[in-house]
Amino acid sequence: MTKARARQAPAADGDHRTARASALDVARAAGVSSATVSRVLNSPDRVDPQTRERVLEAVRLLRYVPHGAARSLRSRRSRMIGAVVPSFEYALYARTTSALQRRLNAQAYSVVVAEHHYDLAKEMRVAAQLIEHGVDAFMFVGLDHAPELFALLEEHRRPYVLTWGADPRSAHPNIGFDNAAATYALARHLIALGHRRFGLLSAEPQYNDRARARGAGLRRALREAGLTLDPRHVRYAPISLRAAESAMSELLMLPDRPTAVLGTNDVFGVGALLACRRLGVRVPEDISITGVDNTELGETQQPGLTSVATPIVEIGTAAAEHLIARLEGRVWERCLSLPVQLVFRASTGPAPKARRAMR
Amino acid sequence: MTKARARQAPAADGDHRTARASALDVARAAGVSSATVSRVLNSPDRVDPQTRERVLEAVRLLRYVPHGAARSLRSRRSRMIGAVVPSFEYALYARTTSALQRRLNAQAYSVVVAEHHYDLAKEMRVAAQLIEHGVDAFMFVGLDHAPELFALLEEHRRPYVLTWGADPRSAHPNIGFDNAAATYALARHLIALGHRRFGLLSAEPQYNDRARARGAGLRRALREAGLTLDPRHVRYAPISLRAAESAMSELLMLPDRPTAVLGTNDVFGVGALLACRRLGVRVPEDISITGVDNTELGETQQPGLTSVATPIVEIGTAAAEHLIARLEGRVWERCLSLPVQLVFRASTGPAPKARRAMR
DNA sequence: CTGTTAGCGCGTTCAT
DNA sequence: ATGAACGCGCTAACAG
Repeated sequence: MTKARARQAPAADGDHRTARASALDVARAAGVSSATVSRVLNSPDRVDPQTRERVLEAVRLLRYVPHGAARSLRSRRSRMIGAVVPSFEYALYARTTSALQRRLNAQAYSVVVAEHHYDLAKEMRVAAQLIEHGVDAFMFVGLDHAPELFALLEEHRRPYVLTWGADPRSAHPNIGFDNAAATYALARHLIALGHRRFGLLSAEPQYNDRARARGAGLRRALREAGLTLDPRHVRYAPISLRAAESAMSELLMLPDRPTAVLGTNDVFGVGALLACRRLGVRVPEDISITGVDNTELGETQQPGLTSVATPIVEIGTAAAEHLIARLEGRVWERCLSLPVQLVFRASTGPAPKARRAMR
Repeated sequence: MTKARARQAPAADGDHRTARASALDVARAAGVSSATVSRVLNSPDRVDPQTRERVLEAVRLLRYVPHGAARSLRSRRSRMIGAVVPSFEYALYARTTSALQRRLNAQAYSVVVAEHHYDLAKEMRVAAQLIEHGVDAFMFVGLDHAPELFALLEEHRRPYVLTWGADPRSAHPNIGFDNAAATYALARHLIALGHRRFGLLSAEPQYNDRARARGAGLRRALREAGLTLDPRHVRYAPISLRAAESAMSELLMLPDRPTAVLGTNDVFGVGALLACRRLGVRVPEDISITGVDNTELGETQQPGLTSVATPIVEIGTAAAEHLIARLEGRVWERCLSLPVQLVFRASTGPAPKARRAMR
């Protein structure tokens, strides 16, 4: 670790209080009023082409950059959007945010991000902070949030869209997919393969409605097939490979261990694969394993992880379009449910016919 | 895909121009002037404890949230930091940004993100956009950037720190690690294992100084050992598993293919593993493969990918601390070089003694 | 089509 | 310790 040339900063470095060109400077250079400069930049059609050119020339010359804060203060719009996500680990929400941002950047919006690490109180705090920073609208992940959060958004009249879940009956605009249907379909497939004893590796459901819905999908499929989910076969853990592997190890050590284990996302699925690998349990001969999200992490395992492809990127793009439409006063949809698709790989197979250690 | 209840928005939804409580409202409620409200929030010590309490009570009552734009306009500080990264795919820079954000949030800073997708011209544009949005300071990824970018930052007096590279001789503050040393160490290890014919799978080096430095590290190790890197054994590709796998397939089909292939990051390393898997080439018996960054993607492969652990999170935290120090006028370091660590796994082994298809 | 005027909501003088 | 007054840079409203 090298520390080179320590330097004493004489005064705060960040006060960029220099003679930066203002709209008035541009106006003077172009021989017009500052109002015309503003019009050239914000509604160019309402300005004579000739003067418009003169102004743009002055803008280039002075390398004028409008002062966003002043603009926001006056126009009551910041052109900033808040993206509040649980976490940037495992790239899922980062990729959604990336898509959101790409779409928004094209319209000169910027994206302010905040994580809450699955803490609804923290979510509330960061949302308040973003409101203070002036964001015009929000994207949140998940359908369930603190009532106080919605009150805050209402009070400050901030449009928002919930993502990664779709529910037409929700009181709040949402864009996503049917999380329960995803695991329901997986479970149906496994039941058809002869599996009767299921396990579930899930994120803590309390503050994670995606995990909750995905668990519910499994339970519904089982119920419909006259099966039940033994509580001892359910493990909740933080979203990490280590925790998932450890939880799966516990399941594998049970005398009547499941023959099929669903992870509520690919991290749990891959963690489960790792546990099997370490304990010498064959997949899919001895046990079938699935994930959700169809990430490259699961795809590249041996055996490849059967999963459900979720619309990670599409959610971000659609959320951006939803918010832009609202901010520009165009029509918008209250709910958009995007399709998912099962992706079968070698981590799933027929239930083992008989098991030695069964009892 | 379901579209529920289309709704015609009568007017732009986003104009939050409602009677939001202002400092003046709070002042009236507390029976003081707005100046006192400001003082209570910004320098509480300069206010009588009794009145301070009255004001804070009014703040709570009215759920007053200061107007960030007005504050920025007046104080010339937005408490927003721009994080400009190449991409949020593969979680690397997302995790660095996450660490940056976590550290900054604690001091009431928010993080505005932008991606440039390895396009320096785009980087320039998004930086300008962020300046317009008023960010106080920047984190960038990589040491090499357009001269115009630095000119822009200089002109607008925005502090910045370059990351993911460390160079005490750089003209710009930087925090990272020695990219060349990482691959140099890997190459030395492989040379010691008897490898003489090397391959390189790299990101496009033109706008990616990390890839360039990592390639240079390999070349230096080879040069010192009296070896050379055959240009036909070098493949540049976009950072994606597919592209990496395809590039590796080409290398494998060469009659004098390398016995050791370095990927400039784990995506290339894992892509190479996939190619070997598909073509039936045994790793490490027939060929050794390495990556950089020590991601879970590589760690969970079979065989596990030998890699170099890079300070992904530490870079973000250190960058946050660097920028805070500068913005607050404290001392700061021009360069911080963090340690890396080789992580040996089963994807590397001794060079094969003899090869059938050799010629 | 363009200029004039006013004020967005704060923080910061300078008084008292 | 507190208040009055001003202005940051911009755009909305109105006049011409």
